[in-house]
Amino acid sequence: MKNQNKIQFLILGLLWQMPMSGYQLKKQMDVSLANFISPSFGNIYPTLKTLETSNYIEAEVDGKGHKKIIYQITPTGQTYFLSWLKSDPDEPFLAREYFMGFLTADERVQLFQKYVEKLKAQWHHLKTIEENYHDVMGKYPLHTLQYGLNAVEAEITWYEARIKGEIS
Amino acid sequence: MKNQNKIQFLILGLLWQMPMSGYQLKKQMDVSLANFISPSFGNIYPTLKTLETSNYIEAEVDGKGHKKIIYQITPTGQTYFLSWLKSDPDEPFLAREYFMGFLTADERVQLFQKYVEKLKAQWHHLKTIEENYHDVMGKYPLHTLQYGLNAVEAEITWYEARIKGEIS
DNA sequence: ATAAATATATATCATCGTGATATATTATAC
DNA sequence: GTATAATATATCACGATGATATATATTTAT
Repeated sequence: MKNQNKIQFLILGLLWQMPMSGYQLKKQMDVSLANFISPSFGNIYPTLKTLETSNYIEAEVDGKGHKKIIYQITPTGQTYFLSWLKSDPDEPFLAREYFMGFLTADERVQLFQKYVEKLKAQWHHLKTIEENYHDVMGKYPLHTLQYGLNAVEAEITWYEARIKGEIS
Repeated sequence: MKNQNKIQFLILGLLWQMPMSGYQLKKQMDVSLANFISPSFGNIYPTLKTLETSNYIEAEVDGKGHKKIIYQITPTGQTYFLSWLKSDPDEPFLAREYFMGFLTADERVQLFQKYVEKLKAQWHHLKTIEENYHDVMGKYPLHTLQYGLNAVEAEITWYEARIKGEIS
């Protein structure tokens, strides 16, 4: 799984909730994933075509009003989407987060835990670099690293709270 | 200033500190900007060529050992780099952070303040979305937004502490 | 009422960034 | 002394971004 095309799963999940056009998809993403993932039309429209050829979605042209292509997810698309959602978390979790409602509490906790493990590994990686290079690095390069450590720590705290929230 | 090619400034700054090859540049970036910006050779080598044609850097082939092209920054390149470093912060600040030592304390404080302003604007943007859509959004889409708010808050706290650190 | 402005909608482009792969040389480890 | 790892450059396909073009529909202002 090299080039995964992240946006395709976002599209599939949103279409599962409600059939809509490419334009509506972008609006939805702008609201919910504002400033984190901001896919452009140059990303959305080609992906819609690819998903259609793969039979993960179906097009339906809306007659009334101006030309408007409403897409809806197929059962094959749903299977494909769920397999991604449950797969090992790697990239930023934000895109999956949005669709956690598709899973059971158990599946959510499992995913969160796996993700926290990844974050902790990343933290240790950065910490090791900091320890090894601390004395030879300048002040500001060091700040860069420490900023990174701080960000990862904040994310770990966040997801550990989420796990507790799911259990209690 | 549309497509700015972020990596070019990273390269210029690192070459200012010490002349080196494309391979060494990547190693430096992997250590200092680990997991945040991870430029590939497919990004570095073409950029080196572009920078050379623009006379921002100069190549010098190292005779001994296997073929190795050592690049060094030119005075024109230094001017270009500094103008970027002092310009209005927009994209993730991390790349600039690394080179803050090139500026005076005053210039740093000014940049940090401008960046905090940007972050606060972003925070308000997200907060407005949260308030407007709170009731119609599902639990997990809402979490996605709140995660974003949390991340921005953490960044604001970080840079406000940095401003205090520079003043005191 | 109608003209202007804004929102909806699709499409395409250049450019940048990423990850993978190919290829070759040099240093080191056993 | 050969196998392995590190150094070094180069190129590719693909994905993602931001800009721009084009057209229709709806809303707002005068």
